[in-house]
Amino acid sequence: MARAATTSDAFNAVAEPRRRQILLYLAHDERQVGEIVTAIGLDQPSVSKHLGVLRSVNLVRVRRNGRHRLYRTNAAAIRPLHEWTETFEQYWRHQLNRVKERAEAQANPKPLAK
Amino acid sequence: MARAATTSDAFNAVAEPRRRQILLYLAHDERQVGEIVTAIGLDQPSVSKHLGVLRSVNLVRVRRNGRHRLYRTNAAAIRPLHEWTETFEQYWRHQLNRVKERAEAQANPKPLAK
DNA sequence: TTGACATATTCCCATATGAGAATGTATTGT
DNA sequence: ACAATACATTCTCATATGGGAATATGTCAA
Repeated sequence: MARAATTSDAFNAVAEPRRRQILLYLAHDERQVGEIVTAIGLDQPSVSKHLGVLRSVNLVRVRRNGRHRLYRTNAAAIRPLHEWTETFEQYWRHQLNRVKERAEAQANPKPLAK
Repeated sequence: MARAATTSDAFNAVAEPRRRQILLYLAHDERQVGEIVTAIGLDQPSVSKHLGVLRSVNLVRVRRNGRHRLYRTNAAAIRPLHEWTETFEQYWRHQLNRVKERAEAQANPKPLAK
């Protein structure tokens, strides 16, 4: 089997840096494709293709307005990623505590028991 | 340009479901490769290759013990992903509030001003 | 030393990628 | 109807993928 399609889920879609950039750009309010093109600095077909990927996993919503298409990030679709990473939070906290404790022990050594 | 390498950053490494599975499995404590193989249900070379990818982006740490290698998730490396997703939290909250408000308005309509 | 065991690496292959270039498709104004 | 505008789609290509199979590397035990 080859690598999973970028369109297979949000994890794969978001692996591409330009798509993350686009999602940030479209998070606050909707923009038409031309605006994205100038903001991101890619050519129009590339942007359209990235938008296609994002659409296919519901990371963006589109609305037509005359000859424009207004895109906007669908933040809810990012939630599963947030939740997955969150399951590791307790572990990195743990790691940080251990580092901190070692630093404190170094600075202020506990006397050995007699 | 082709798709970015899976080894290029945590986002790409984590796009693969089996690697996410491995990271969860190794989050709590260290395990040798053989254990991962039986736990995940992939053959050994595949697991080793996934571990290689995870190693290359520092998502796991290895320790040698005799002829075993003990792997463990390096949770700190997941933090950037968590933080990226977190920037969208305010937006999905917003969306959810709007949905809730509409539902309440529907159930309990506000009387029109006279 | 010789196996046996644990893991890593290499080779093969079907498949998907992202960018660029070119072209297709709606929609609007005149 | 026509040209212009705004996007989307198609094509080509170099490149990387993940799994399977086979093989290499390293470490221990006898």
